[in-house]
Amino acid sequence: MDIESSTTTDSAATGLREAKKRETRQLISDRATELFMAQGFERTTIAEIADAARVAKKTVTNYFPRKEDLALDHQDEFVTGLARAVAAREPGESAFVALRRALLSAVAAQDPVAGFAGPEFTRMIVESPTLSACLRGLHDQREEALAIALAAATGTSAADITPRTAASLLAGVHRVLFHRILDLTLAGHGGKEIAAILEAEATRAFALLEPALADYARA
Amino acid sequence: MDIESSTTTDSAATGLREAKKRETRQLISDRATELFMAQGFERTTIAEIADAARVAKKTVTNYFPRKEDLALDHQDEFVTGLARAVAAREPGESAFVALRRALLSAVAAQDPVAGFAGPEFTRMIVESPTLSACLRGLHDQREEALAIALAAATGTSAADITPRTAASLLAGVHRVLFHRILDLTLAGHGGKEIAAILEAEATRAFALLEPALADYARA
DNA sequence: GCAAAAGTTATGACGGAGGTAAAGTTAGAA
DNA sequence: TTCTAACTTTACCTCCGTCATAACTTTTGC
Repeated sequence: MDIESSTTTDSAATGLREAKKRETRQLISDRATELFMAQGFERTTIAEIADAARVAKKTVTNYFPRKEDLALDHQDEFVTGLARAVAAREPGESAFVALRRALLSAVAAQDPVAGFAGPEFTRMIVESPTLSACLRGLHDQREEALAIALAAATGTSAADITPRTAASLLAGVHRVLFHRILDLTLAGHGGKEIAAILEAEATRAFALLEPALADYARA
Repeated sequence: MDIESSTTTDSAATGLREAKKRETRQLISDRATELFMAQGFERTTIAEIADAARVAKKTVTNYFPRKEDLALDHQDEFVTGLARAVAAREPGESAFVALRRALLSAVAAQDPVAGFAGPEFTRMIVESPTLSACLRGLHDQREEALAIALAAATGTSAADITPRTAASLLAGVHRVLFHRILDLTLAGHGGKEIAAILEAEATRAFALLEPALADYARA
C-alpha cells in the first residue's frame, strides 16, 4: 500500500489516463530506486531521476512531493502494522502476545516491513541522514497508532499515560529488533541466518518485557 | 554545554579572538531565538537572522552548520543524561530506580531538559517538522547512549539484545513523559501544575515497567 | 621589537530541493 | 468535431548548505 489513498481504489476509473498515470509513477519510482542503489540517496539529484525517466523535474516532485517518498514505500503498511496486530488479536490474547506472535511470524517470513530489505536497500537507508530521520518518524507514527489502538482496546482515553507507555514499550521492542535486522544485514549475513538469530533474540527481548505487560489489554 | 567541545575549555586561550567569537556566537543565537519565537522556525530564514545580527549569512552557518543548531541547545546534556544517571547510581540501586529518581527530580525542578521549556519554545518545536525530526534524533541518541551505559554496567556487549532492549524500555518511558510535558505545556498549563500531574503519571508509568526491570543492572 | 608565516574567520558565489504561475498537451464528454 | 478538465512541461523563485577566496589575528623566526 502506498502513501496515497488513491491506490486503494481498484483502478476502476476509465482506464487510459489512470493507466498512464500508474505507468509514469512506476517508471519514476523504478528509475529512482536504480539510481539510489547505484550511487546512494544523497548523491542522486531529482534532475537525474527526471532525466532517467524522460520526464520533467516537476513531474517527479508532483508524484513524490518529498525526495524521501521516492525511496520509502509501503509507509502505511508499516505505520499501521502494530495497531492492526492488536486489533486483530484472538479472544483471550493480550496485546503483548499478539505483538510477539506478529514479530516472530514476520521474522519467519523475512518480511521487508520487519526490516528484511536486502543489503543495498538497507545501506541506502543507513548511509543517508535524510532517510534515517524519515525512518525514525515512521517508527514514531507506528507507536502513536499503537497507542490509539491500545487505548481503544482497554477503553481508556488516548491521552492517558498507560496506553501511551505500553505502546512505547511494545513498539520499542519491535524497533530494537528492526534495527538488529538492519545491523545484521549490513554485517553481511543472509536472510535465513538473520531469521534464525532473530528468533532467539526476539524471544529474549520479549521475555524481558513479559513480566510488565503479559496480561495488558487481554481481549 | 554546547555542541562544540571547545566550549568545555575555560576560555583560557588568549582573550581577544576567543572573546569576540563568543560575543558573535551569542549575538547570533540571541537574535535567532527572538525571531524563531516571534514568527516560527520555518518562517525565519538564515538571511533574516544574519541581518538582525549584522553579520554575513555565511557567518551564521559557520557557527551553526545546520539551522536546527540555532534552536536546540544543550544537546549533549540531553543525550548523555540517562547514561550519566545510570553511571552515577548508588550502590545497590538498579538502573530502573536510578532513572525513575532522575525523572522525578527533574520534574520537581521543572528541568528544561525534561521538557519544561516554556510555551513559546515548545510551540516552536512542535510546529516545525524540522525541529521535531531533530528532537526524535536526540531521543534516539539518548537511548543509544543509555544502551552503552547499561551494557557497561551489566558487563555485556553493547551489541547484545538485552541492554539494547532495556535501554529502549527505560528511554521510552522518559520519552513518553517528555512529550506529555510538551502536550500539557501546549494546553496552557503552568509549570507547577504540570509538575504535579507528571509526578502522579510518572509514578504510574514506571510502575507499569517495574515488574520487568526492577532489578536489572543493580549496582 | 619587527616581519613573515600559519591558522582562523568572514565573505561572496554556487548547486540542489521544493514551491508557484502560466502555457502547452492530451484524455474524455457533449 | 469541439469543449472542458487534467496532467505535463517550462520558467522562475526562495532558501538551505557547501566551496573556494580574501582579511585578520596570533605566533614564530630573526
